Amino acid sequence: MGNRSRITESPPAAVENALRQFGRNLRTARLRRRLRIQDVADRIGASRFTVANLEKGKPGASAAAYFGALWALGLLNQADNLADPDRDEEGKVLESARSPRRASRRRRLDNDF
Amino acid sequence: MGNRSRITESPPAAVENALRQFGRNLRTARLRRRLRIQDVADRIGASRFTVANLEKGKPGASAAAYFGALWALGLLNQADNLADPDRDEEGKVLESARSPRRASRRRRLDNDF
DNA sequence: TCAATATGTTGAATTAAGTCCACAATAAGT
DNA sequence: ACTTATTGTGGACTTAATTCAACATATTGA
Repeated sequence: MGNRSRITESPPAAVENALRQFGRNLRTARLRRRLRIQDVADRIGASRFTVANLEKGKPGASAAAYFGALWALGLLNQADNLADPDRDEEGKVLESARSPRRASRRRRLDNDF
Repeated sequence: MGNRSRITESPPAAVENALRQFGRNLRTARLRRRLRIQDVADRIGASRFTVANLEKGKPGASAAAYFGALWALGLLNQADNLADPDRDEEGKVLESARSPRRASRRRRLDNDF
């Protein structure tokens, strides 16, 4: 991409670790299925270099590539409840009665943190 | 990126839907927390345009951006078991005894699909 | 209703993600 | 051990992801 954002260039450790673990898991799943990097690449229409980067947890790789790898391995369903509102207990609590379409910042006296 | 891969340019419907749902969930979680797009952008060090794209489920956005948004909302833990080998029941079955470090294709007679 | 703020949209500029190549290193099967 | 296939690495090239600016639209709170 163009101007690389900070989140992509040097992600917080937590994000970096999550991506590395994700990549390792993709590799484990692929090997269990006896697929080559090239096989996954063919299935998602990418080069073997890109898939290799996914397995390394490269932060800058596209989300579609990661999800595509999951899909190629028959594991895409695992992405279904990412940030699922039903499972966001903290969010449910924070949400007061109405659900606004925008995040207002007008009332600074009572509702702030 | 340079040569855009097929998975990013025109992902399979399943991947596209998963990303769109992911984006919608991010937005719901953000609004529940009364954060502006700009707030999330600041936390992850990206522009508001990028975060807006995440909420649209843009396939080409970096994985780090998506995970960063999760992180900014305190939801990164939900990414922990993506492709988790322990939960990959099908993979466990497919894995025969040893776990190889490479995917061999030599034996085409008995083990193929 | 009205003012203030959040978000959407378009277009232009920048730069790194993705591809490809060629070769090296490593692991698998016989 | 030996052969063969898979994977790793580094560099060069292409182009799209990201940023930014300026304005339009929509929503909120009062």
